[in-house]
This record gives sequence, C-alpha cells and structure tokens, in this order.
Amino acid sequence: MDNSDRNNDKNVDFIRQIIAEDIKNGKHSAPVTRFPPEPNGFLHIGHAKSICLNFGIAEENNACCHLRFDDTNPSKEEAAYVESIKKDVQWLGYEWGDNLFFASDYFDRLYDYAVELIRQDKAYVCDLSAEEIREYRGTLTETGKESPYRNRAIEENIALFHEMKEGKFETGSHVLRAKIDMASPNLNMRDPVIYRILKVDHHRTGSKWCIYPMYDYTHCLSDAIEGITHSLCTLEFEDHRPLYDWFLDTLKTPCHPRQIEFARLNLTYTVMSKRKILQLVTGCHVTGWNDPRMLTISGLRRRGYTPASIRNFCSEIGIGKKESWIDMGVLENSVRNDLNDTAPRVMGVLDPLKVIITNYPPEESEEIEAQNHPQKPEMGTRRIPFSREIYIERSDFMEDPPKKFFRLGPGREVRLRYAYFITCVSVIKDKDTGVVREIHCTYDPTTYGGNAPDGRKVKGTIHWVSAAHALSCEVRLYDRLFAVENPDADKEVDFKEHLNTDSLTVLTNCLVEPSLRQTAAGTSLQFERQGYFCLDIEDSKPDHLVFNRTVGLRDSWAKAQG
RNA sequence: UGGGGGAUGGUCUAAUGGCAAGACAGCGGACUCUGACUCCGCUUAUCAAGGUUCGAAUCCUUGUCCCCCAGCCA
Repeated sequence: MDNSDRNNDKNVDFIRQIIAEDIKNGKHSAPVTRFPPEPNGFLHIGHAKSICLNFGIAEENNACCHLRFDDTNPSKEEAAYVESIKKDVQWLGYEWGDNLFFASDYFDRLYDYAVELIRQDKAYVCDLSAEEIREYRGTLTETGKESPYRNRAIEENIALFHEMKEGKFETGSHVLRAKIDMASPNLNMRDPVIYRILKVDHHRTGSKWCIYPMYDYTHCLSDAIEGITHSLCTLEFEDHRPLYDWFLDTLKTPCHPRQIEFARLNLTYTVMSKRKILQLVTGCHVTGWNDPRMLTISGLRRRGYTPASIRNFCSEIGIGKKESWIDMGVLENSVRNDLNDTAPRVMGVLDPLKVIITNYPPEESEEIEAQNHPQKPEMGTRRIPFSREIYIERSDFMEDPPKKFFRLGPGREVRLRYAYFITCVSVIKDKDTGVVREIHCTYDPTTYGGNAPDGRKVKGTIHWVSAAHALSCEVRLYDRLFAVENPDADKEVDFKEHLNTDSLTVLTNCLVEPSLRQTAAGTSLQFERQGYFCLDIEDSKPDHLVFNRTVGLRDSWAKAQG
C-alpha cells in the first residue's frame, strides 16, 4: 500500500462503518436516517453537524433522511420555528422530499400504543405530585420506592388514562408511567413518565389534546413508525438507550431502529445551548436570532458564511464519541477557503486617508481594468475609475515607517493596485492634533496598469478608490461574541459576564469602488487585502450600502507586529 | 458513593495486532500587482503501570483523570 492509498478518504467515522456493515451483511438494503429538531428555537452550528451527518449519510447511500419535528411540548414550541428550521436545512443544501413529519402526526397511534402498554400491565396512571415522584425516584446511589398507584388494576388504568385524555383532571394531577424497575441503577428506567397533562394548545393539533407524550416514549416509536434504521443522537442520550429499546421490545412495532450516540459540537468563544442562545436574544445582548455574531444558521448566513463552508467544516471535524472543543479558527478557515475560490475581488477603503496626486490633471479621470479574480481569469474583468484625488487605507501610510513596512511613507514609492506607481512627496497634518489629514504624491504615468517599463520594482501594492467616484457605505466588523474560550467553564459565573464588549464595530465612513452600486443583498466579495464581506440582507439599501465582514484575510504583517 | 461513556501533538481526526498519518494552529523559507492565495521545510502525541505477543495506540489486568444521568424538557 503506497502513501496515496493510505491517505485517501476511505477513513470514515464509526457510525458510517456500522451502517456500511449493516448494508453489507443484509440487515438493511439502505439506511434511513432522520434529523429530529424540536421547534423551540433556531438551528445553530451544532445542529448543522447533525444535519450534515444524517442527510450526508442518506446522500452517500442514495437513501432518505427524514425531517421530523419533535413537537411534543406545546408550551415551548411555535410554528414560526418550524419555518425557520425548514429554511435553514434547505439553505444548507439538503432535501427531505416527501419525508417531512411531525411527532404530533403520531399522537393517535402513540395513544393506542400507550393503551397497549397498560393492557400488558406495563404502564399505570400515577397520582403522585411532581415533587413526590422525584422523592420516590431515589438518588444516584439509592434505589427508588414504588409508587402506591403502581398496582392499579388494568381496567382502572385504562379508564383513568381515558379520563386524562378527556380533560377530566387538572394539569399535574396525574401522569402515565411505564412500569419498569424502581431499583434500576439507570434512573431513566425507574418508571419514567410517558404522558403528562398539559392544558395548552398545540401549534398543529390545536386544542385536540390535553395530554402530551414525553420524548423518550415518542422518539423511539416515531423512529419505528417511519422505518428509521439508524437513529443518531448526542451522547447525553446514551443512558436513554435502554429505555428506547424497552419500548420497542415491549410494543409490537414495525421495526426496531438502532440508536447510536456521537459527541456534540463545542466551539471555543461561543455557547451552544439553545437555552443560552435564547437568553442572548431575549436579553438584547444581540440584535436577534440572526445577529451576524451568532452561530445560528441564520446568523452565519447573514454574516456571509456559505452552505459549502459549513458542510466542509462539519466533514472536517469528524464524528466521534470523545467530547471535544473545536477552535473557532477552524470554522473561520473553512469560510476563507470557500470564499477564496468563489468571491469576486473588489477594492474598498475602511478608514480613508486622502491622497492628492499633484501631477495628475485636475479635471481628468480614466478607467483602469482590473481582474475580478487573479487566479481565475474566467471570472472576467471590470473597469475602475481613477482620478487626481483618491483615498487609501490610513493604515497603509506611516510617517516614520520601519524598514519592513512595504507601504507608503515620505519619499517611498508603492503601486496602486492595477493603476500606477505613486511616490509620497509631502504630508499635510492638522496643526492642533498632529493627525495626518492628507498626503501628496506624484505618479509615474509610464506605470499605467501597474508595471514600470524600466523594470523597477516596488515591494508594496495598496488598494484605493477614486474620491469623486467612490460609493460611501457602512461596514460592520465582527469579533467573537465572548472574550474567553469557554464561557461556561465557571459554574459560579454567569456566561453573559464573559461577553466581548468589542464584538461589533460599526464603520460609517467607508468607501467602495462604484462597480458595487448594483450588488445584490447577500453577495460575498473579497475587499482586496482586507477580507471577505457581504452585503447585509436586512439593513443594506441601494442608497445606504451596509457590508458585513464575514472574516478577515490572514494577515502575517499584523501578526508580526504583535 | 450507583449507572453510562471517554482518554492519540496546542486543537480535531485516522491508523481496526505490523513504518503512529492528515487537517487546523505555530515556526522557518520560496513565490507574489492582495504582507492574501499557492508551494516547500520544521517542531510537537498514543493517560499510567503491569501482562499476552516476534511485534500493542489497538488484546488482557489494575489504576488515574474527564464527561453525562436524580424534568411532568428534548
């Protein structure tokens, strides 16, 4: 085996290995997976990992992945979330075809299954209060006590359960419990609640039900009803697998899917739980679910992340059972890689410094041809106006530069990208503050296009815009939302204490080349030498352009400066 | 102190008894009309101790550390 064989991509994760094995030995002809979100919030990058896994496996096997909403708790769920989740999954590039389901579609069958459980003497109606149930459950080290209602007659249980369904009892007064084992070392097996009374309207079934099934009971049966072969979930459900199997072994279901657990995604400098993300939204620490600083799918989309970059990221980080922390830099790198290939290059100045080219005729201008992507000639060219007054980046000029500074300084010559060589001849400063107001340069007309006929070289090339032609715009720079790698690390300190107060910088005096006038919202561009930006899909208007910085270019000069 | 999991460079992933590999990060260099991209080179790892074996990250034993579980949430 040579190196090219050893290092190819045949290495697949343990879940795909299991599935390949099940197909090879004929257990299944094709896998059927599912992505089962609860419609109680927006999807985030952690869900993307699961989406890419489940839909990815289906795609690779020419099979189906179901989108199933786990909507068993109407007190937390809303139809609006359903729509946002569908949009996000589609945007990521996946399709569920006809396989759109809701756990609530199965409420009738779930009820019948529960009655069957009662008939088998495997479930009972319990009148204990929530607190009493907790006390009776025991602790991690002490076994539980059996409920006094555990040995009710089967017919009585059926009647009582029916009355629960008919709304005869108050919320919290009765539950249906599976009759398993109060002495089990696995707390999930100590007669878990499978139905509770909730006098709340459901976003799909309305007021039809006042009892709702619990997750453990609903999920395995929904999987079985849909013919799921492999039910992939995160590690915290490992302890629930015996219960998942117990329901399917006890009831006569069409099939018995296999639950496999994998580690959830953790990213540095962010929080991943829906509960905490909700707090950021409701506490107005961000502007909404789609704030570009958020790692929600909608936030990433608005920030300028591409579906491909997120898919690549998910495939890069792999699937395992070890809890791991992925460096935020890996995510950033994935979008840089994708946009480097696809984003057209343009010039934009974020912090403008005026330059007057003293030997250029005052009333004249000309057009310079520029490539839209230097490595991809097929992306074409555009024309950029040039004139006597231009703006450059303030950071591209230093009055007293160190020798390694390749940009503009008194007496120094640089190239204006695609245009001319210019040499700084004088610096105009504010009398009171000493701040540089403008600089005067001369240009060499023989260097049109950026090359000197005499063959002389300049080390630096800087970007610029023509003062008379540039479009003014707003640019929003984003930094990590949190100042520390793990905002959850200290249980004594609220994670919001670690919010990065400088996560958003709004620049209002930016200038971009006039070719951007008609750019469509959401378009990604590279501002040369700076980074990737996209036109904000919420706030940008034709007369007030707003760009989001998706991610900066790598900057070895800045890094060397410390 | 019950049960369920997990330990491979700074980070993530692979190697499924046979040369510890790749990516990210870091460092050095080349190239460059983007201090980008690209290319080249380098540093850094099998939790510990025993055992089985010609040979162990992998199998066995013992131990250590980390995570999850006591919702009528999912």
